[in-house]
Formats: sequence, structure tokens, C-alpha cells
Amino acid sequence: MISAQEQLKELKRGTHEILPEKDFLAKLEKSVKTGNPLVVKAGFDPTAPDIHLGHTVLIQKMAQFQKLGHTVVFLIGDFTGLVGDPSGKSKTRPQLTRDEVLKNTETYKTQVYKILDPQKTVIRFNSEWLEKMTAYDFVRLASHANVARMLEREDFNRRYKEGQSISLHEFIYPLLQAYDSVALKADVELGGTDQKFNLLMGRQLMQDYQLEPQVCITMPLLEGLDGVQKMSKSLNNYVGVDESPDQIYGKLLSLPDSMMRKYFDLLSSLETQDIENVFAELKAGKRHPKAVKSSFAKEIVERFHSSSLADQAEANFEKVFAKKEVPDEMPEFSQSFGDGMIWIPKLLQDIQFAASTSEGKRLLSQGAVRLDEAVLKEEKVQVEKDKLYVLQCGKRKFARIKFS
RNA sequence: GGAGGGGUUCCCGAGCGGUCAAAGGGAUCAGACUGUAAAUCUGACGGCUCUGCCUUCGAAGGUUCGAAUCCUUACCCCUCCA
Repeated sequence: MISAQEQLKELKRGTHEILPEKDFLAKLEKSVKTGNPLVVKAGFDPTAPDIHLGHTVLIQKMAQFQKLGHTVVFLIGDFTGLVGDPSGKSKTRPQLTRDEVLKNTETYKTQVYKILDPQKTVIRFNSEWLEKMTAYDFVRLASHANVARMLEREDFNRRYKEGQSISLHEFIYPLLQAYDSVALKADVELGGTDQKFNLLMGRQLMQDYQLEPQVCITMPLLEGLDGVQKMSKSLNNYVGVDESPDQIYGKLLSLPDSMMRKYFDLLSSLETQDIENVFAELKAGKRHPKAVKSSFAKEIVERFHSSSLADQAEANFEKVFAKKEVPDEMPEFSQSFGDGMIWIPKLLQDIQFAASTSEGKRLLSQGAVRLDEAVLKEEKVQVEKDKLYVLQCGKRKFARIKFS
């Protein structure tokens, strides 16, 4: 087993805060000395499991712990999911039904095993212990928290001052999450920066329960492909783990150079030293930024698909964008032949390359549309029956079209 | 309770009776350049088989030949005073 100092260096990479760092080092030292792994807990709220790379930052950190031999507990907040985490929300969250929670849980499991080692991952549900609590247990638990402290929390505070409602169950949420740490005797809890309050609550509650308090590690939010706003589906700057190899590869290659280091730190499985070497070489001009980005993109594609598909994605990319050739695979459409005169704007709209025929006309006039590699300028085109055409719109939209 | 300011196309924001599908910026899209990076330049940016027509300027009514612009009614936001 590697030394506590080395582990700390590795685990510290990309973190936002370690609270408190010296306790963390002490725990690592103890673990090295006794040979007992640390219990590392991360809770997941089974709300909407549309997982993108931003969500995997945390999971990646868990994988790091796992690699170092620690025990990772993937805690599914099935019970707390019924309650709804108030963190960062200005409105009361809707509560999920039991069925929704279970369904989302399954989605989670299939996704995270692409990153975590299933053999070494402990999956737990907090309903295991929370559901067994009696009213008596619960009131006792509640006596460990007080309203003034809850109101110190910024989001509650703001809502309170603004006279917006705060439901009692939202007050209870952090307490339940904290109790999870007690139940698991967690050594470390991981969470996003917005989880800081909840994590610290766990620390405090563990002390009340005569346990060695957990160390809280927060991970920063990952900015999306625009490099500015946080990654989210609604801003359309995300890379979904379910996306095709070509999409993942292409999207990651369009990442601004300035974001490369952060993406490496938060998402790469390489060791810290290796990452530092890569960037040192980059700085010295020994490596081309595109090559570095490409190797990163391949690593991610490999993680969610396979290494052969990663190579293929790279090859496709080079073919289409560097050599400006047509890709091997593209969606196929068949259209009605009619009298053989095709009105292109309508065609573009039909296959969703343009939102409207007006937009289609604009694209046409800007020279964005190609049919069999020749730029189209005319709105109406004569086509042959049953022949396969390649229609290109802009740099990245391709389709094979047959008129019959 | 009192005094003001405001709701404009994805976002910010100008327009304050005709020349307004509505300045400018951002975002976006397309073209050039390139490493589908950044920066830069150019163009487009409501819909419609389109020299025209239709729908849009928070909502509903009204005045007018003509309204995003004027009037009325509620509605919603913000700032200041109590």
C-alpha cells in the first residue's frame, strides 16, 4: 500500500475543499498502519438520472479511492429521495414516488459501473435504516439539531428572509443525510460544493453519536463545453455518458484549451504525476494541444464504450473534419420521389437539419448545403429515383437520402 | 398605506403614432482561417413555395386610415418612503 502522504496527494487532486485536511491525513495514516480501508460514502439522490460528465466527477473520485484500496459505499438515497434535498433550490422540490425512485436507481447502477469496479463497490440504500426508525428514534435524532443552525444555511436563510415557505421536511433532510454517515460509520463523505452544509452536519452528528467524525470532501462543479457555465443539459454544453462514441469524442475535442487541465484533473483516471508530465510536455511544446485533447477524449470514450470504438471515433473524426470527407455512418432517410423535383428547404426541415423552411433557405444561400459533395445553390433540385444521395448541411450534419 | 419605474423577438436591451419583423450587444447558426481550441473576418438570425402574405413587442378591450408606441381595465415585476 502506498504511503498516506502519497495517497493524500492523489486524492486531493481536483477537490474543492477537504474539511479538515489534517484529519484526513490522520485517517489515511491510520489506515496504512492498521491495514483497514477507509469507508468512503457518497450519496446519490435518485431524482433525474440523465447522467453527464459533470455528474461523473464525484464518481471518478470514488474510483480513485477504490483504486487505493478503500471501501466505497455508493449510497442511494431512496428514502431521502422521497423527502427531497433542498440544497441550492429556491423552491421546495417535488417529492418522488416510490416507483420513480426505484426506476431511477436502476439507471444509476448501470451507469456507475462503467467507472466503479462492481466487485469492490458497496451499494446501500438509506431506507435500510431510516425506514426502521421509530417515532421515538426520530425525535431523539431531531434533538441533535436546532433551528438557528439550520437557518445559518444560506439557501434557507434567504428563503426565510424573503418569506418563502420552507417545509419542515426540508429541515429534516440534512439530518437524515447526516444520520446515514452515522449508520455507515463513514470515514469520508464526498459531495459537490453545494453539499457542504449537509456534509458538515454529518460530521457534527457523528460526534454526538460518539463516533469519529467523517472528513468532508467537496468536488467543484464541472463547467460545460463552453468553459463558462456549469455543465447541464438545458444549457446544451454537456457530454452525456449515453452518447455515441463519435459524439463524445467530437464534443470533447471542441473543449476550449483553457479547460483541459480541469477536465483532466476531475475526470481522467491517469495518476496525478502522469497528468503533470503531460502538461509539462505541452507547455514545453513537445506535445500538440490537439493530441493531448484527443488522448483525453479517447480515454473517456473508452470508459463508456470500448477502446476499439474510441479508436474508431478518432478515425471518423479525422476523416470528416481533418480530411473533410464523408463519414462512414450516417442516418438514412427515404423521401417520396414525387415528380423528381425536390424542394431542398422542405427536405432539410423534414429530416430536422433545419427548424423551418425559412432556415433551410438561409442555409442554402450561405452555401452550407451539399448534395453528393457539391454545394447546392438552387432551391429545387432534380433527383434520380432510388439513388442514394449524401446530403450534408453545415460541418457536422450528414444524411443518406433515397427518393422512392 | 404612500411615491415612482417597468413587462419588447432565446437572453440583455433600444424604440415611444406611419419609413418596425423592430437599433445595439450576447447566445446561436452558416462561410473563411484553424487543431470542430482560442482569436479574427464575413453573413444570417419569426413563419410561410416568399418581389408578396401571415403571426409577434406581458393580457384583454378601445381610439385611429394606421399602434410595440395613445387611452381603459384588471395582472405581474422592481425601487424608494412608512
